[in-house]
Amino acid sequence: MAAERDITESWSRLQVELSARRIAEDRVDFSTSAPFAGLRLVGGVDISYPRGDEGSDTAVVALTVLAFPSLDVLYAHSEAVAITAPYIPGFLAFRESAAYRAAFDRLRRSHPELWPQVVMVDGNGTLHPRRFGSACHVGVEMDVPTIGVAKNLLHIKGTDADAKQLKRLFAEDPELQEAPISAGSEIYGVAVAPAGESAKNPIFVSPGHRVSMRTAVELARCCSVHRVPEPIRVADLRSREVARQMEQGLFDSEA
DNA sequence: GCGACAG
DNA sequence: ATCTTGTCGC
Repeated sequence: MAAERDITESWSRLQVELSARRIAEDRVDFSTSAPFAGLRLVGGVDISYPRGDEGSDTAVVALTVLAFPSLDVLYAHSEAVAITAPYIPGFLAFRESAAYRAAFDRLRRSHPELWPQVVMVDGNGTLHPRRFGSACHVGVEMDVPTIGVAKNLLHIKGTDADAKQLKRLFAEDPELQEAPISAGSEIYGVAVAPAGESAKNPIFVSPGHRVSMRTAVELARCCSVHRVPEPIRVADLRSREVARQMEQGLFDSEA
């Protein structure tokens, strides 16, 4: 059975269809200039997978809401979620978006006043083969402004970007702040120099929904104290912590 | 045919 | 994503 090829074709078509609903310009309720006046709440989401059984279909999703510009953590929730779809490069949203929706639903009913004005997603936005990565998918589905932030470069044919070259480029030139990733005149995303002094590898930023490329990059930088922007970094820490507890719990119950 | 590929 | 301790540096 050529199962994966079929599902991939189906998903690919769906991405193209949904991308028609993506808004590439800034359409948010705060200023998209310099200090981002009016921006108070920035969200972040991430998912961690407990180690162990390969067939494990349980993961931990975390959603955070930080105050801007203080970056104080106002909300951080994580919960176990069932993961059914496999991870296939270029189709991450089909594996994780349902979990994100569940997390947002919980926030909406428990702390509606903390609904974020923009959300950073652990993955890519337009830095994707069909310009519709996980951040775009989640943004369009929930009609929430999103920004994609990836720690590694997703290979896109036609693009001249190479992870190793970019890594060297940023390591050798401390002055370098950004490097666009494009194919011809089409810009997919931007490799951004890591915040802080210890990290050298860039992060890859691209707009998801209702945010421009420029705003996506600027906001990612304004929310960073370490390599990974705070909203996502905190979500990563929280989901990871719970994932470990789950491993421990499984171990104890089996003993 | 081999390589490369967010999490 | 995850498997993993120490270690170099501020």
